[in-house]
Amino acid sequence: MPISVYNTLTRRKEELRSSRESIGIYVCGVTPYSDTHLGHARPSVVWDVIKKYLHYRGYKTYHVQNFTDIDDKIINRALELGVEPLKLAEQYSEEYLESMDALGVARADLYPRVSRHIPDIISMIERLIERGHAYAVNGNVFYSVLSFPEYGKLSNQKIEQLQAGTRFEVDPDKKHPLDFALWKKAKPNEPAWDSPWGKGRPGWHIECSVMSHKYLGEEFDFHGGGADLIFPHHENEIAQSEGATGRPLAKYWLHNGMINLKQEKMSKSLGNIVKVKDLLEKYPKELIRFFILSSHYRSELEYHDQKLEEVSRGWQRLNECVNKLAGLVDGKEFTPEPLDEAGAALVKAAEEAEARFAAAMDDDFNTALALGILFDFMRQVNAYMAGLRSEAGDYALYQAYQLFAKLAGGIFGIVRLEEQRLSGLSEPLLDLLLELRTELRSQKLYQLADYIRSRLAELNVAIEDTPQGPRWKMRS
RNA sequence: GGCGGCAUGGCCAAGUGGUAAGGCAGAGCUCUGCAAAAGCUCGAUCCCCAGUUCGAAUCUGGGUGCCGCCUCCA
Repeated sequence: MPISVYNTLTRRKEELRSSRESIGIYVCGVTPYSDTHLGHARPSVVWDVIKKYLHYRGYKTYHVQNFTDIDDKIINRALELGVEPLKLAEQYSEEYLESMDALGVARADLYPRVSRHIPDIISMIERLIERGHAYAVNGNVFYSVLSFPEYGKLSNQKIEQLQAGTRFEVDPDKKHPLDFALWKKAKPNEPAWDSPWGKGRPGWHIECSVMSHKYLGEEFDFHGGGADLIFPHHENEIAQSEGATGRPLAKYWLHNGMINLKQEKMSKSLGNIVKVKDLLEKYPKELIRFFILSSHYRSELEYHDQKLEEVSRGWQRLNECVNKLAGLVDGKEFTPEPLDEAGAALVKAAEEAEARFAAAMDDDFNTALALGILFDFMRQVNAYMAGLRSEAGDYALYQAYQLFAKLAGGIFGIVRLEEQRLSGLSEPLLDLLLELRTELRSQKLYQLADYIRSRLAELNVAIEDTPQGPRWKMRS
Protein backbone atom coordinates (compact mmCIF):
# COMPACT_ATOMS: atom_id res chain seq x y z
CA MET A 1 0.00 0.00 0.00
CA PRO A 2 1.38 3.38 -0.92
CA ILE A 3 1.84 6.23 1.48
CA SER A 4 -0.39 9.18 0.81
CA VAL A 5 0.06 12.69 2.13
CA TYR A 6 -2.04 15.80 2.16
CA ASN A 7 -0.42 18.39 -0.07
CA THR A 8 -1.17 22.00 0.80
CA LEU A 9 -0.31 23.01 -2.76
CA THR A 10 -2.98 20.86 -4.41
CA ARG A 11 -5.26 20.74 -1.37
CA ARG A 12 -5.74 17.01 -1.55
CA LYS A 13 -4.10 13.74 -0.62
CA GLU A 14 -1.54 12.38 -3.04
CA GLU A 15 0.44 9.21 -3.27
CA LEU A 16 4.05 9.52 -2.29
CA ARG A 17 6.25 8.91 -5.27
CA SER A 18 9.91 9.63 -5.12
CA SER A 19 12.24 9.23 -8.01
CA ARG A 20 15.23 9.60 -5.77
CA GLU A 21 17.17 7.14 -3.79
CA SER A 22 16.59 9.06 -0.65
CA ILE A 23 13.65 11.31 0.10
CA GLY A 24 14.62 14.95 0.26
CA ILE A 25 13.05 16.83 3.16
CA TYR A 26 13.34 20.51 3.90
CA VAL A 27 11.69 21.74 7.06
CA CYS A 28 11.71 25.42 7.92
CA GLY A 29 13.51 25.79 11.18
CA VAL A 30 13.49 28.51 13.75
CA THR A 31 14.62 32.08 14.05
CA PRO A 32 16.80 31.67 17.10
CA TYR A 33 16.36 34.68 19.34
CA SER A 34 14.54 33.25 22.37
CA ASP A 35 13.77 30.01 24.14
CA THR A 36 12.46 27.01 22.29
CA HIS A 37 8.77 26.51 22.95
CA LEU A 38 6.13 23.83 22.50
CA GLY A 39 5.16 25.30 19.16
CA HIS A 40 8.63 24.45 17.89
CA ALA A 41 8.46 20.99 19.39
CA ARG A 42 5.43 19.97 17.36
CA PRO A 43 6.92 20.07 13.85
CA SER A 44 10.16 18.61 15.17
CA VAL A 45 8.48 15.65 16.81
CA VAL A 46 6.12 15.19 13.89
CA TRP A 47 8.92 15.15 11.35
CA ASP A 48 10.99 12.94 13.61
CA VAL A 49 8.16 10.41 13.55
CA ILE A 50 7.57 10.82 9.81
CA LYS A 51 11.23 10.16 9.13
CA LYS A 52 11.36 7.17 11.43
CA TYR A 53 8.23 5.79 9.81
CA LEU A 54 9.69 6.27 6.33
CA HIS A 55 12.78 4.40 7.45
CA TYR A 56 10.57 1.63 8.79
CA ARG A 57 8.95 1.47 5.37
CA GLY A 58 12.32 1.10 3.76
CA TYR A 59 12.95 4.62 2.53
CA LYS A 60 16.07 6.61 3.05
CA THR A 61 15.78 10.28 3.86
CA TYR A 62 17.92 13.34 3.66
CA HIS A 63 16.64 16.06 5.95
CA VAL A 64 17.74 19.67 5.92
CA GLN A 65 16.54 22.19 8.47
CA ASN A 66 17.72 25.76 8.50
CA PHE A 67 18.47 28.28 11.18
CA THR A 68 17.50 31.77 10.12
CA ASP A 69 20.27 33.43 12.05
CA ILE A 70 19.99 36.84 10.41
CA ASP A 71 16.75 38.60 11.11
CA ASP A 72 15.22 41.80 12.51
CA LYS A 73 14.12 40.09 15.71
CA ILE A 74 17.56 38.75 16.40
CA ILE A 75 19.16 42.10 15.73
CA ASN A 76 16.72 43.94 17.96
CA ARG A 77 17.11 41.47 20.77
CA ALA A 78 20.89 41.57 20.48
CA LEU A 79 20.80 45.34 20.60
CA GLU A 80 18.74 45.20 23.77
CA LEU A 81 21.15 42.79 25.39
CA GLY A 82 24.24 44.48 23.99
CA VAL A 83 25.59 41.33 22.38
CA GLU A 84 26.61 40.29 18.89
CA PRO A 85 23.53 39.26 16.88
CA LEU A 86 25.22 36.24 15.39
CA LYS A 87 26.44 35.13 18.79
CA LEU A 88 22.97 35.44 20.19
CA ALA A 89 21.58 33.43 17.32
CA GLU A 90 24.22 30.75 17.79
CA GLN A 91 23.43 30.50 21.45
CA TYR A 92 19.74 29.99 20.84
CA SER A 93 20.41 27.61 17.98
CA GLU A 94 22.34 25.47 20.42
CA GLU A 95 19.55 25.74 22.95
CA TYR A 96 17.10 24.60 20.29
CA LEU A 97 19.20 21.57 19.40
CA GLU A 98 19.62 20.64 23.04
CA SER A 99 15.88 20.87 23.61
CA MET A 100 15.18 18.69 20.62
CA ASP A 101 17.79 16.16 21.70
CA ALA A 102 16.08 16.07 25.07
CA LEU A 103 12.79 15.35 23.34
CA GLY A 104 14.33 12.38 21.61
CA VAL A 105 14.22 14.01 18.19
CA ALA A 106 16.80 12.58 15.84
CA ARG A 107 18.90 15.32 14.33
CA ALA A 108 18.48 16.47 10.78
CA ASP A 109 21.26 15.60 8.38
CA LEU A 110 22.14 19.25 8.03
CA TYR A 111 21.39 22.52 9.80
CA PRO A 112 22.57 25.26 7.46
CA ARG A 113 22.78 28.86 8.67
CA VAL A 114 21.93 31.91 6.61
CA SER A 115 25.03 33.73 7.75
CA ARG A 116 27.24 31.13 6.10
CA HIS A 117 25.51 31.32 2.74
CA ILE A 118 25.76 34.98 1.81
CA PRO A 119 27.59 34.37 -1.48
CA ASP A 120 25.01 31.78 -2.52
CA ILE A 121 22.26 34.22 -1.66
CA ILE A 122 23.83 37.00 -3.66
CA SER A 123 24.19 34.78 -6.69
CA MET A 124 20.57 33.68 -6.55
CA ILE A 125 19.45 37.28 -6.28
CA GLU A 126 21.58 38.13 -9.30
CA ARG A 127 19.98 35.32 -11.17
CA LEU A 128 16.53 36.59 -10.25
CA ILE A 129 17.44 40.04 -11.47
CA GLU A 130 18.74 38.61 -14.75
CA ARG A 131 15.56 36.68 -15.26
CA GLY A 132 13.45 39.76 -14.65
CA HIS A 133 12.02 38.67 -11.32
CA ALA A 134 13.79 41.21 -9.18
CA TYR A 135 15.00 44.81 -9.25
CA ALA A 136 17.44 46.87 -7.24
CA VAL A 137 16.53 50.28 -5.85
CA ASN A 138 18.65 52.40 -3.51
CA GLY A 139 20.64 49.49 -2.14
CA ASN A 140 17.60 47.28 -1.70
CA VAL A 141 16.56 44.44 -3.99
CA PHE A 142 12.93 43.51 -4.28
CA TYR A 143 11.17 40.55 -5.78
CA SER A 144 8.55 41.54 -8.31
CA VAL A 145 5.44 39.49 -7.62
CA LEU A 146 3.85 40.53 -10.92
CA SER A 147 6.71 38.84 -12.74
CA PHE A 148 5.61 35.47 -11.39
CA PRO A 149 2.14 34.66 -12.77
CA GLU A 150 1.65 31.80 -10.35
CA TYR A 151 2.18 33.97 -7.29
CA GLY A 152 -0.41 32.95 -4.69
CA LYS A 153 -0.78 29.35 -5.76
CA LEU A 154 0.23 27.86 -2.43
CA SER A 155 -1.95 30.04 -0.25
CA ASN A 156 -4.67 29.98 -2.88
CA GLN A 157 -4.84 33.73 -3.09
CA LYS A 158 -4.84 36.15 -5.94
CA ILE A 159 -2.49 39.09 -5.90
CA GLU A 160 -5.37 41.57 -5.83
CA GLN A 161 -6.94 39.81 -2.85
CA LEU A 162 -3.70 39.77 -0.95
CA GLN A 163 -3.19 43.40 -1.67
CA ALA A 164 -6.65 44.28 -0.37
CA GLY A 165 -5.70 42.85 3.01
CA THR A 166 -2.46 44.74 3.23
CA ARG A 167 -2.27 46.63 6.47
CA PHE A 168 1.20 47.96 6.65
CA GLU A 169 2.93 50.91 5.19
CA VAL A 170 4.35 50.28 1.74
CA ASP A 171 7.93 51.15 0.93
CA PRO A 172 7.70 53.78 -1.82
CA ASP A 173 10.59 52.11 -3.66
CA LYS A 174 8.50 49.02 -4.32
CA LYS A 175 6.87 48.72 -7.70
CA HIS A 176 4.05 46.71 -6.21
CA PRO A 177 2.91 46.70 -2.58
CA LEU A 178 3.40 42.94 -2.30
CA ASP A 179 6.94 42.99 -3.59
CA PHE A 180 9.24 41.76 -0.87
CA ALA A 181 12.87 42.32 -0.01
CA LEU A 182 15.53 39.91 -1.19
CA TRP A 183 18.33 42.15 -0.04
CA LYS A 184 18.07 44.86 2.60
CA LYS A 185 20.30 47.89 2.64
CA ALA A 186 22.43 48.04 5.78
CA LYS A 187 21.40 50.23 8.68
CA PRO A 188 23.84 51.40 11.32
CA ASN A 189 24.71 48.84 14.01
CA GLU A 190 23.54 45.93 11.96
CA PRO A 191 25.47 43.00 10.61
CA ALA A 192 26.13 43.68 6.94
CA TRP A 193 27.86 42.06 4.02
CA ASP A 194 29.23 43.47 0.77
CA SER A 195 27.15 42.93 -2.29
CA PRO A 196 26.76 44.29 -5.83
CA TRP A 197 24.11 46.60 -4.37
CA GLY A 198 26.21 47.84 -1.51
CA LYS A 199 26.42 46.76 2.11
CA GLY A 200 23.38 44.94 3.35
CA ARG A 201 21.84 41.67 4.45
CA PRO A 202 19.43 39.10 3.06
CA GLY A 203 15.69 39.48 3.34
CA TRP A 204 13.64 36.90 5.14
CA HIS A 205 12.60 34.29 2.57
CA ILE A 206 15.58 34.03 0.27
CA GLU A 207 17.71 31.88 2.59
CA CYS A 208 15.34 28.93 2.37
CA SER A 209 15.27 29.05 -1.42
CA VAL A 210 19.03 29.17 -1.54
CA MET A 211 19.80 26.52 1.03
CA SER A 212 17.13 24.04 -0.06
CA HIS A 213 18.39 24.35 -3.61
CA LYS A 214 22.00 23.99 -2.59
CA TYR A 215 21.55 20.89 -0.45
CA LEU A 216 18.53 19.19 -1.97
CA GLY A 217 18.61 20.34 -5.55
CA GLU A 218 15.68 21.23 -7.73
CA GLU A 219 12.30 19.72 -7.01
CA PHE A 220 12.90 17.74 -3.87
CA ASP A 221 10.16 15.75 -2.15
CA PHE A 222 8.92 17.26 1.11
CA HIS A 223 8.78 20.82 2.24
CA GLY A 224 7.40 21.28 5.73
CA GLY A 225 6.75 23.78 8.44
CA GLY A 226 4.02 25.37 10.50
CA ALA A 227 0.77 26.39 8.86
CA ASP A 228 1.57 29.99 9.71
CA LEU A 229 4.40 29.86 7.19
CA ILE A 230 2.18 29.20 4.19
CA PHE A 231 1.90 32.88 3.57
CA PRO A 232 4.04 34.78 3.02
CA HIS A 233 7.10 32.65 3.70
CA HIS A 234 6.49 29.54 1.61
CA GLU A 235 4.63 31.45 -1.06
CA ASN A 236 7.66 33.67 -1.47
CA GLU A 237 10.02 30.74 -1.45
CA ILE A 238 8.13 29.27 -4.35
CA ALA A 239 8.26 32.55 -6.24
CA GLN A 240 11.99 32.83 -5.69
CA SER A 241 13.01 29.26 -6.36
CA GLU A 242 10.72 28.63 -9.27
CA GLY A 243 11.51 32.06 -10.66
CA ALA A 244 15.19 31.24 -10.53
CA THR A 245 15.09 27.65 -11.80
CA GLY A 246 11.89 27.51 -13.81
CA ARG A 247 11.13 24.23 -12.07
CA PRO A 248 8.85 23.22 -9.21
CA LEU A 249 10.45 23.71 -5.80
CA ALA A 250 9.02 20.74 -3.88
CA LYS A 251 6.53 18.02 -4.63
CA TYR A 252 4.67 17.82 -1.36
CA TRP A 253 3.98 20.69 0.99
CA LEU A 254 3.12 19.55 4.49
CA HIS A 255 1.99 21.96 7.16
CA ASN A 256 1.39 21.21 10.79
CA GLY A 257 -1.33 22.92 12.79
CA MET A 258 -0.67 25.44 15.51
CA ILE A 259 -0.59 24.77 19.22
CA ASN A 260 -3.08 27.02 20.96
CA LEU A 261 -3.23 28.27 24.51
CA LYS A 262 -6.73 29.17 25.61
CA GLN A 263 -7.79 29.11 21.97
CA GLU A 264 -5.06 31.50 21.04
CA LYS A 265 -1.98 30.67 19.04
CA MET A 266 1.16 30.20 21.05
CA SER A 267 3.64 32.69 19.72
CA LYS A 268 6.59 34.65 20.83
CA SER A 269 5.02 37.96 19.93
CA LEU A 270 1.94 37.17 22.00
CA GLY A 271 4.19 36.27 24.90
CA ASN A 272 2.20 33.16 25.76
CA ILE A 273 4.85 30.58 25.15
CA VAL A 274 5.44 27.33 27.01
CA LYS A 275 9.13 26.60 27.04
CA VAL A 276 10.29 23.12 26.18
CA LYS A 277 12.95 23.39 28.86
CA ASP A 278 10.35 23.99 31.55
CA LEU A 279 8.16 21.17 30.35
CA LEU A 280 11.04 18.75 30.37
CA GLU A 281 11.73 19.55 34.00
CA LYS A 282 8.25 18.39 34.93
CA TYR A 283 7.45 15.66 32.44
CA PRO A 284 9.21 12.82 30.66
CA LYS A 285 9.94 13.42 27.01
CA GLU A 286 7.94 10.36 26.09
CA LEU A 287 4.81 11.90 27.57
CA ILE A 288 5.31 15.15 25.68
CA ARG A 289 5.66 13.19 22.45
CA PHE A 290 2.59 11.15 23.32
CA PHE A 291 0.62 14.35 23.73
CA ILE A 292 1.80 15.74 20.41
CA LEU A 293 1.07 12.51 18.59
CA SER A 294 -2.37 12.11 20.12
CA SER A 295 -3.89 14.28 17.43
CA HIS A 296 -3.32 14.49 13.72
CA TYR A 297 -0.41 16.73 12.78
CA ARG A 298 -2.54 19.03 10.67
CA SER A 299 -5.13 19.85 13.29
CA GLU A 300 -4.76 22.50 15.92
CA LEU A 301 -3.74 21.31 19.32
CA GLU A 302 -4.98 22.84 22.52
CA TYR A 303 -2.60 23.13 25.44
CA HIS A 304 -3.15 24.17 29.02
CA ASP A 305 -1.42 23.58 32.33
CA GLN A 306 -3.24 20.37 33.23
CA LYS A 307 -3.05 18.96 29.74
CA LEU A 308 -0.14 16.62 30.24
CA GLU A 309 -1.56 15.35 33.52
CA GLU A 310 -4.77 14.62 31.69
CA VAL A 311 -3.11 12.48 29.05
CA SER A 312 -0.56 10.93 31.36
CA ARG A 313 -2.84 8.22 32.75
CA GLY A 314 -3.32 6.50 29.41
CA TRP A 315 0.32 6.96 28.62
CA GLN A 316 1.30 5.34 31.91
CA ARG A 317 -0.88 2.33 31.22
CA LEU A 318 0.83 1.81 27.91
CA ASN A 319 4.21 2.07 29.56
CA GLU A 320 3.17 -0.23 32.36
CA CYS A 321 2.20 -2.87 29.83
CA VAL A 322 5.45 -2.59 27.92
CA ASN A 323 7.44 -2.68 31.13
CA LYS A 324 5.70 -5.83 32.27
CA LEU A 325 6.45 -7.37 28.91
CA ALA A 326 10.06 -6.34 29.14
CA GLY A 327 10.28 -7.95 32.55
CA LEU A 328 8.79 -11.20 31.32
CA VAL A 329 10.84 -11.37 28.17
CA ASP A 330 13.91 -10.24 30.06
CA GLY A 331 16.18 -9.78 27.08
CA LYS A 332 15.82 -13.38 26.00
CA GLU A 333 14.83 -14.65 22.60
CA PHE A 334 12.14 -17.23 22.08
CA THR A 335 11.25 -19.67 19.36
CA PRO A 336 7.71 -20.30 18.15
CA GLU A 337 7.77 -24.04 18.87
CA PRO A 338 5.54 -24.51 21.88
CA LEU A 339 2.65 -22.18 21.22
CA ASP A 340 -0.74 -22.81 22.71
CA GLU A 341 -4.02 -21.46 21.40
CA ALA A 342 -3.91 -18.21 23.35
CA GLY A 343 -0.32 -17.66 22.36
CA ALA A 344 -1.05 -18.23 18.71
CA ALA A 345 -3.94 -15.78 18.93
CA LEU A 346 -1.71 -13.16 20.46
CA VAL A 347 0.93 -13.60 17.78
CA LYS A 348 -1.79 -13.15 15.19
CA ALA A 349 -3.08 -10.08 16.99
CA ALA A 350 0.41 -8.61 16.91
CA GLU A 351 0.62 -9.12 13.17
CA GLU A 352 -2.75 -7.50 12.69
CA ALA A 353 -1.87 -4.60 14.92
CA GLU A 354 1.27 -3.94 12.94
CA ALA A 355 -0.62 -4.00 9.65
CA ARG A 356 -3.28 -1.64 10.98
CA PHE A 357 -0.65 0.65 12.43
CA ALA A 358 1.08 0.85 9.07
CA ALA A 359 -2.19 1.49 7.27
CA ALA A 360 -2.94 4.36 9.64
CA MET A 361 0.49 5.88 9.12
CA ASP A 362 0.28 5.38 5.38
CA ASP A 363 -2.77 7.59 5.41
CA ASP A 364 -1.14 10.98 5.87
CA PHE A 365 0.70 9.88 9.01
CA ASN A 366 -2.38 9.45 11.14
CA THR A 367 -0.64 9.08 14.48
CA ALA A 368 -3.88 9.48 16.45
CA LEU A 369 -5.41 6.46 14.76
CA ALA A 370 -2.16 4.56 15.13
CA LEU A 371 -2.16 5.23 18.87
CA GLY A 372 -5.68 3.86 19.12
CA ILE A 373 -4.45 0.69 17.45
CA LEU A 374 -1.64 0.37 19.98
CA PHE A 375 -4.18 0.68 22.79
CA ASP A 376 -6.32 -2.00 21.22
CA PHE A 377 -3.38 -4.31 21.08
CA MET A 378 -2.39 -3.42 24.61
CA ARG A 379 -5.74 -4.67 25.88
CA GLN A 380 -5.16 -8.02 24.21
CA VAL A 381 -1.70 -8.27 25.67
CA ASN A 382 -2.89 -7.41 29.17
CA ALA A 383 -5.63 -10.01 28.95
CA TYR A 384 -3.08 -12.58 27.89
CA MET A 385 -0.73 -11.65 30.70
CA ALA A 386 -3.52 -11.82 33.25
CA GLY A 387 -4.01 -15.47 32.37
CA LEU A 388 -0.34 -16.29 32.70
CA ARG A 389 0.76 -18.91 35.20
CA SER A 390 4.48 -18.39 35.22
CA GLU A 391 6.95 -15.62 34.87
CA ALA A 392 8.90 -17.52 32.27
CA GLY A 393 7.94 -15.50 29.21
CA ASP A 394 7.14 -17.09 25.88
CA TYR A 395 7.24 -16.50 22.17
CA ALA A 396 3.91 -14.65 22.06
CA LEU A 397 5.07 -12.21 24.73
CA TYR A 398 8.32 -11.86 22.93
CA GLN A 399 6.51 -10.91 19.72
CA ALA A 400 4.30 -8.45 21.57
CA TYR A 401 7.31 -6.88 23.18
CA GLN A 402 9.15 -6.62 19.89
CA LEU A 403 6.17 -4.94 18.32
CA PHE A 404 5.86 -2.32 21.04
CA ALA A 405 9.59 -1.75 20.97
CA LYS A 406 9.46 -1.17 17.23
CA LEU A 407 6.34 0.98 16.94
CA ALA A 408 5.79 2.69 20.26
CA GLY A 409 9.46 2.77 21.12
CA GLY A 410 11.33 3.13 17.86
CA ILE A 411 8.97 5.11 15.69
CA PHE A 412 6.88 7.10 18.16
CA GLY A 413 9.33 7.29 21.03
CA ILE A 414 6.60 7.23 23.63
CA VAL A 415 7.63 4.36 25.85
CA ARG A 416 10.07 4.58 28.64
CA LEU A 417 11.54 1.38 29.93
CA GLU A 418 11.99 1.76 33.63
CA GLU A 419 15.19 0.59 35.15
CA GLN A 420 14.09 -1.16 38.28
CA ARG A 421 17.59 -1.87 39.39
CA LEU A 422 18.44 -0.43 42.74
CA SER A 423 21.87 -0.05 44.13
CA GLY A 424 23.69 -2.54 46.35
CA LEU A 425 21.72 -4.14 49.12
CA SER A 426 18.44 -2.42 48.40
CA GLU A 427 17.07 -4.94 46.00
CA PRO A 428 17.75 -8.11 48.03
CA LEU A 429 16.39 -6.33 51.10
CA LEU A 430 13.25 -5.38 49.24
CA ASP A 431 12.83 -8.96 48.08
CA LEU A 432 13.30 -10.09 51.65
CA LEU A 433 10.54 -7.76 52.80
CA LEU A 434 8.21 -9.07 50.13
CA GLU A 435 8.99 -12.62 51.17
CA LEU A 436 8.27 -11.78 54.78
CA ARG A 437 5.02 -10.10 53.81
CA THR A 438 3.97 -13.10 51.76
CA GLU A 439 4.56 -15.28 54.78
CA LEU A 440 2.54 -12.93 56.98
CA ARG A 441 -0.30 -13.01 54.48
CA SER A 442 -0.31 -16.76 54.37
CA GLN A 443 -0.70 -16.69 58.16
CA LYS A 444 -3.48 -14.14 57.70
CA LEU A 445 -1.56 -11.52 59.64
CA TYR A 446 -2.93 -8.87 57.35
CA GLN A 447 -2.33 -5.90 59.63
CA LEU A 448 1.38 -6.46 59.57
CA ALA A 449 1.37 -7.22 55.87
CA ASP A 450 -0.48 -4.00 55.16
CA TYR A 451 1.85 -2.10 57.41
CA ILE A 452 4.80 -3.18 55.29
CA ARG A 453 2.94 -2.17 52.15
CA SER A 454 2.00 1.25 53.43
CA ARG A 455 5.46 1.99 54.78
CA LEU A 456 6.99 1.01 51.47
CA ALA A 457 4.46 3.22 49.72
CA GLU A 458 5.79 6.12 51.74
CA LEU A 459 9.18 5.30 50.26
CA ASN A 460 7.61 5.40 46.78
CA VAL A 461 7.71 1.67 46.38
CA ALA A 462 4.37 0.30 45.22
CA ILE A 463 3.46 -3.33 45.83
CA GLU A 464 1.04 -5.23 43.68
CA ASP A 465 -0.14 -8.74 44.47
CA THR A 466 -0.54 -10.53 41.19
CA PRO A 467 -1.51 -14.13 40.43
CA GLN A 468 2.18 -14.65 39.68
CA GLY A 469 3.17 -13.37 43.10
CA PRO A 470 3.94 -9.93 44.50
CA ARG A 471 5.85 -7.40 42.46
CA TRP A 472 7.22 -4.03 43.39
CA LYS A 473 7.90 -0.93 41.37
CA MET A 474 9.14 2.55 41.96
CA ARG A 475 6.51 5.24 41.82
CA SER A 476 7.54 8.27 39.87
C1' G B 1 -12.90 42.24 2.80
C1' G B 2 -10.12 37.65 0.82
C1' C B 3 -8.11 32.63 1.73
C1' G B 4 -7.84 28.23 4.69
C1' G B 5 -9.26 25.10 8.72
C1' C B 6 -12.36 23.30 12.55
C1' A B 7 -17.36 22.09 15.02
C1' U B 8 -18.20 14.05 16.85
C1' G B 9 -20.58 11.31 24.12
C1' G B 10 -18.46 15.25 30.53
C1' C B 11 -13.19 16.05 28.38
C1' C B 12 -9.54 14.57 24.40
C1' A B 13 -9.71 12.32 19.62
C1' A B 14 -10.12 8.90 14.87
C1' G B 15 -13.58 8.19 11.13
C1' U B 16 -14.97 11.65 4.38
C1' G B 17 -21.31 7.57 1.46
C1' G B 18 -23.36 1.97 4.34
C1' U B 19 -25.10 2.54 9.69
C1' A B 20 -20.07 5.98 15.26
C1' A B 21 -11.92 3.49 16.64
C1' G B 22 -9.23 4.65 20.84
C1' G B 23 -7.87 7.40 25.43
C1' C B 24 -9.28 10.09 30.07
C1' A B 25 -13.14 10.74 33.59
C1' G B 26 -17.79 8.12 35.54
C1' A B 27 -21.00 3.63 36.91
C1' G B 28 -21.36 -1.67 37.65
C1' C B 29 -18.92 -6.40 37.72
C1' U B 30 -14.75 -10.21 37.87
C1' C B 31 -10.23 -11.31 40.33
C1' U B 32 -8.62 -10.24 45.51
C1' G B 33 -8.19 -10.80 52.87
C1' C B 34 -7.87 -5.66 51.52
C1' A B 35 -5.47 -2.48 48.10
C1' A B 36 -3.30 -2.01 43.46
C1' A B 37 -2.99 -3.72 38.60
C1' A B 38 -5.66 -5.98 34.79
C1' G B 39 -10.05 -7.68 32.32
C1' C B 40 -15.38 -7.43 31.22
C1' U B 41 -19.94 -4.48 30.76
C1' C B 42 -22.58 0.37 30.27
C1' G B 43 -22.80 5.67 27.45
C1' A B 44 -23.04 9.86 21.55
C1' U B 45 -26.75 9.64 15.47
C1' C B 46 -22.01 13.30 14.97
C1' C B 47 -23.52 22.60 15.66
C1' C B 48 -28.38 24.15 12.99
C1' C B 49 -31.55 24.20 8.48
C1' A B 50 -32.56 22.58 3.54
C1' G B 51 -31.15 19.24 -0.33
C1' U B 52 -28.77 14.85 -3.24
C1' U B 53 -29.08 9.44 -2.31
C1' C B 54 -32.04 3.15 -1.24
C1' G B 55 -28.65 5.01 2.50
C1' A B 56 -24.71 10.88 5.03
C1' A B 57 -21.10 12.47 10.73
C1' U B 58 -19.14 11.76 5.81
C1' C B 59 -21.57 14.94 -0.63
C1' U B 60 -24.20 19.95 -2.10
C1' G B 61 -26.35 24.75 -0.67
C1' G B 62 -27.45 28.15 3.30
C1' G B 63 -26.69 29.54 8.38
C1' U B 64 -24.22 29.89 13.41
C1' G B 65 -19.78 29.64 16.36
C1' C B 66 -14.46 29.18 16.99
C1' C B 67 -9.31 29.25 15.15
C1' G B 68 -5.39 30.49 11.74
C1' C B 69 -3.21 33.34 7.59
C1' C B 70 -3.35 38.04 4.73
C1' U B 71 2.59 41.96 9.75
C1' C B 72 7.40 38.65 12.70
C1' C B 73 5.83 33.64 13.92
C1' A B 74 6.62 26.34 14.09
